[in-house]
Amino acid sequence: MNRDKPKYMQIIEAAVIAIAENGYHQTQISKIAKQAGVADGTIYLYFKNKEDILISLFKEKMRVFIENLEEIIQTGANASDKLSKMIDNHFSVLANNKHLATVTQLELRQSNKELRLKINAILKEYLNLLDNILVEGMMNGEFNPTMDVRVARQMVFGTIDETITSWVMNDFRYSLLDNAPKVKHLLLNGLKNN
Amino acid sequence: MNRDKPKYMQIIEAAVIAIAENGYHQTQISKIAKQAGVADGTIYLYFKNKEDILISLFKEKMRVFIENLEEIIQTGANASDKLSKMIDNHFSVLANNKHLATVTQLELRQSNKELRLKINAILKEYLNLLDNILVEGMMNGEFNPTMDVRVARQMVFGTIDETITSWVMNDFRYSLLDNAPKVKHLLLNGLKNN
Amino acid sequence: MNRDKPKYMQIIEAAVIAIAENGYHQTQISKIAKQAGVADGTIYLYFKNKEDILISLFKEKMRVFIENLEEIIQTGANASDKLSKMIDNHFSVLANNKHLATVTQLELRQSNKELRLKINAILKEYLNLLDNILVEGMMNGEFNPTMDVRVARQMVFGTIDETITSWVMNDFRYSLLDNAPKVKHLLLNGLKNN
Amino acid sequence: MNRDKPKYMQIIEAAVIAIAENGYHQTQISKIAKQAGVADGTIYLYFKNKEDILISLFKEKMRVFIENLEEIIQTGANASDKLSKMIDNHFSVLANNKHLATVTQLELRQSNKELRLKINAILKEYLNLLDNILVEGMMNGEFNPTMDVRVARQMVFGTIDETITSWVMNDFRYSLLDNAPKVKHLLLNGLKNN
DNA sequence: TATGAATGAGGGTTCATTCAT
DNA sequence: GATGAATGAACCCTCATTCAT
Repeated sequence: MNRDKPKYMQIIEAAVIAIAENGYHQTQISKIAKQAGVADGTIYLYFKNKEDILISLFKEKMRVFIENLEEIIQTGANASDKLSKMIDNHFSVLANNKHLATVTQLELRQSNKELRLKINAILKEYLNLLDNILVEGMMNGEFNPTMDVRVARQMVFGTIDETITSWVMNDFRYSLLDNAPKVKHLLLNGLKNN
Repeated sequence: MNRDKPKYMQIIEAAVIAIAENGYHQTQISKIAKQAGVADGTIYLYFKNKEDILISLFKEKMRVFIENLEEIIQTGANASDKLSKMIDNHFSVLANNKHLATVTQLELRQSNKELRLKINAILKEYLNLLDNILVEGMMNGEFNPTMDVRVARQMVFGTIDETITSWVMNDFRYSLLDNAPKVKHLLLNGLKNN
Repeated sequence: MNRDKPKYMQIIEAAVIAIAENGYHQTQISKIAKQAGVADGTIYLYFKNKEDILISLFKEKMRVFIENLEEIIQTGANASDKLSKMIDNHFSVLANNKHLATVTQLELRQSNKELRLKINAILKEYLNLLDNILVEGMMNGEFNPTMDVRVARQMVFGTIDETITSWVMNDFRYSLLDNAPKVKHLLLNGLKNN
Repeated sequence: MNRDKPKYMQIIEAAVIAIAENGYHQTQISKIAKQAGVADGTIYLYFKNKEDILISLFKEKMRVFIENLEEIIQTGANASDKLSKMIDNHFSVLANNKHLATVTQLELRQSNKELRLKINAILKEYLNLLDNILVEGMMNGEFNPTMDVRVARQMVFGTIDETITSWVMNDFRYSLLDNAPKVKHLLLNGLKNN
């Protein structure tokens, strides 16, 4: 399998850097190849085409988010705690990798609808875990049991996403992590069972 | 002034349709011209370049959102009522113009950071009005007076945005307006002063 | 006749200035029109097309050279004197109109062969007068009676042309007129009957 | 280095032919590519842009003139002999390559001032060698020791240039080489020390 | 596997010219 | 005659992808 070979991740890491620094459309295959220290043609031994690099990159990075979230779900005390830890994790992974933040929040979206659908499919697994947390909270009385799970998920994810995108658009000028408690407080307030 | 001439809006409407149907990067100037019923060169009598069409389009459309919101602010009973009506308006304008929804939620984002900044600058006026509503609610006891306005704004706008984008990505398969009450309920719950 | 109407010369003078300042290919019809204070379309009431402006411009300006030279031929003492006065005239007209010098020496040549042929046809009349001077000198013993008139004419005109072009290319940094005596001395020495 | 690769000269030779046959502005990159038997994009592996082809072409071709002239300077008997051989060489190289003559005398001049300056810079080396010959002749008594070298050079080069341009404009209808003795005779007569 | 020279399709933009007023 | 808004043909260059080595 390609992803077990060293050059696969080498190219993906190069793509994250190159795309974050130059923007998706300004990042030619030759730039990624140069950054990765391989020839242009070598890229095509590991990826079908340029779009495939983006998809694979997102898949690999989402894997971290998902693995972390799975562990959070196993160790969290309750739904509120799990949601809180999920937000902490989401923020801290990106706060620690600004290149990746730039790519996921800005560059990845510069793609046509077809590519967006593929990205959404990958995101699905992550959002399903979020749904599980929400349902758990609805069933055990932490969250409003009558709320629409899809809308609740969209609020949670939309808020996280907008918060991070603003931080990226503002050139990381303030601490993302400082916003985590405020975000959690507002969201949990919105979800809670009155 | 350009925007008073009939062809200015004619080209913008054509651009909305062409971009919604083909995607921004797949929409050649010639496609917009054809859709507008003018020659390619005519586009350049009204717009500096392709990017300027996108910017102008967004500016003209945001004008509607802003004007509506200004009226809502003048006529709303209180902050909660104003926020509720703002969401209704935002949803209904886009529910009634799916082409525009596609452009604002998907195609407009397929632009480099520089263009995104210009778009954000235009959006600013709308978000400032939202901030005014939030502050009003914080001062009169409707909303949590200790919350961070920026984060609250990001929750409100992020939720609205994510909700609409999902609807577009799902090919308008369900009613966007049916989600409005759920969205409002969750958001107002999150903001309210306990 | 067009050339008797005031706007005809007005456009030609505007063209000389605009072309000298911007270069032939950078001089759009609209620039000439603006410089002339007329509408773009008005240009086409007086000239067939852009090329025709260039041709007409050259024709009108050559008329001055030719009229002056005709008078010189009538008043000059002998062939050497006439040649000397021709050079003086040629240099002084352009020394007094640097815009025109730029146009004739640089911009006018940025044209295809077809246009060059038309320009040459206009130049012909001037060169014929030069030939007359040369022949007169050959017949009365001033100039080498065995020389080839065409080659002699090419030496005289080529030297004048190269001298002026160098002056233009050097941004008029030195006095063109100071070179006239040197040019005359060398040329007359070359032509003279030993 | 680019110029050591076979395709570099292959493209230059193709450019000479294509430009001579169609004119500079009528010669699209695709025409040169076709003539050279390469793809359009390949041109850009060897040349920065269209203008760079013209510059490089002139540089490569001037190299021949300069190398020949350097040998002439080393082997010529005296200044008059060297000048005579220089003219022979200049005429014969172009007489044997009419495409090149068309390009240097007509097409190369269809360029803006900036390009002309670059061309002049390349020509400089050749004209410097000419200056050396003239100075040698002035110092050893062959040429008028009081003449202005710049003006003398302009006479020599201007005469050569005009002679060849006329030959090209007349569609090579007569023998260029037949004119060489006449040109030499006139020029040497003009330069000589009386 | 790895290379990198070669390919060639594709499009935003300019501007000379026209023509309805 | 005069206008200037509208036209639409034309082209340089980029860059994702291929393939012979």
